[in-house]
Amino acid sequence: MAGKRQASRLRIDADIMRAARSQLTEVGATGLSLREIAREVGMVSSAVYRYVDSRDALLTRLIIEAYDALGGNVERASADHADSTDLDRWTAACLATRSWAVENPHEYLLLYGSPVPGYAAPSDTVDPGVRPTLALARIVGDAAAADRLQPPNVASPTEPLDDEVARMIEYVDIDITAAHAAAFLIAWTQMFGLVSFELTNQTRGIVDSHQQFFEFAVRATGTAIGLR
Amino acid sequence: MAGKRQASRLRIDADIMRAARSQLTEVGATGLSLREIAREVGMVSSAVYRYVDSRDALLTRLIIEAYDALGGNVERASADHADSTDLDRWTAACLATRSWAVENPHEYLLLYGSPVPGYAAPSDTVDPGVRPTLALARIVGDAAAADRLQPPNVASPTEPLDDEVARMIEYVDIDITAAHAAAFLIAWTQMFGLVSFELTNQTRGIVDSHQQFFEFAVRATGTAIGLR
DNA sequence: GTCTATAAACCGATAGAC
DNA sequence: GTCTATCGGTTTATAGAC
Repeated sequence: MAGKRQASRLRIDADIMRAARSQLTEVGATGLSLREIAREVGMVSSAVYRYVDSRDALLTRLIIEAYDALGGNVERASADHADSTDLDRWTAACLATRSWAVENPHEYLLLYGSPVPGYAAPSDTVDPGVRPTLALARIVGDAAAADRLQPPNVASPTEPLDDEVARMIEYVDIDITAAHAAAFLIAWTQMFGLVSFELTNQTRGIVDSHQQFFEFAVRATGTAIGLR
Repeated sequence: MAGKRQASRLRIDADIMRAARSQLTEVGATGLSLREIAREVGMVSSAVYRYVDSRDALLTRLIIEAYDALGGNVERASADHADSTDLDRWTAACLATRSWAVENPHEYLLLYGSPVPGYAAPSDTVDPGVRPTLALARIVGDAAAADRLQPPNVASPTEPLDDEVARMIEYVDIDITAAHAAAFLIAWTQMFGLVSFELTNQTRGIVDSHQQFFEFAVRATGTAIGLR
């Protein structure tokens, strides 16, 4: 009956991950404690080590899960709007990012906030980590491939930058000009900056209607990239 | 000889703050420990409480200090370029922000990164907190006052947003249009987003020449505001 | 104002019985 | 695979002698 043993293992493992996520939303990544998780699952502290190698390994699993959840959301929004205008598709993907972040603030900050003290992300997290960004970049790439991309609203990057941007474009395998790529990077950092500021309350007293201003902003930056 | 006693107190207090800053750069805000500070200053742990009310009070002091240091840097850069073009002045102020952030990454993340778990910033931090942002906004305000501000490169905010932006403008007492204010907010969040991404290594493999790309980006967003 | 001593918690991780 | 017990460390904060 190896199946039964394995099923029980999976169930307990899922319980542990659920408890870990619940703790993440309550005390954040820094406060994540294996002992507290053991308490929540109804185990003794040492038993958790049968399922999780260490606290850092658990953090890594949480990070990968979160990147995949966010990446999946953005990809889904992008796919759902494949027949809309490019700008609407971009806006939908950005809104999906924000929705996920607002619904899972601690997960978002685990990914895009300050690094967790004492934790160094292993290379396993790199591939899932590019997924949300790549989903956004593909929207620009698709528009370019269909010859619908307008000239961007920024100057072309000069001397040392153009080379670098060219390498970056090659890396993600998306065929756009250096100027479009630069405009994309500006839009990309703007969006994440705005989401982070909303979650950490830096826009307190400045922005009230977060969702509306967010949509306004990403439409502006999307337009600046050349999306229509 | 109250003066002597007071002088000694001030000296020790400065020592404590120095140790606190040094610890901040080594273990971050979450790892800040009064005991470790006591060790560094050559005191016993309980003695620190004569100078600092609590760990949270110390954090608050560090936050205010950091906001003032950053705010002062931005204001200085802005003042030093009062006779340059508005766009150069804007660029200089943004570069000053980045320089300070790169030189003091933990201080920066204390201000603009994830909130410190278990710590709630008191209202004393609000006024220093707006200083860096206000210094940037004033550059736009000055350009507008001198009638040098071009039309912004974004659409005007519509319905619920325009009201809100109008309130925001009134709050900082800077006379610009709602569209200019919206463009400023986009530039503002873009800049901080880019700095945060650089410090937390999110641009790894994407941007190499951080300083150059940063300048390129803020020139683009400054131009979009209407600065020339 | 500086010290000792201590309370009252917390943590990650492991050894070894069952 | 779950348990007890434990190692060895951490922390904030206070009481009270000097």
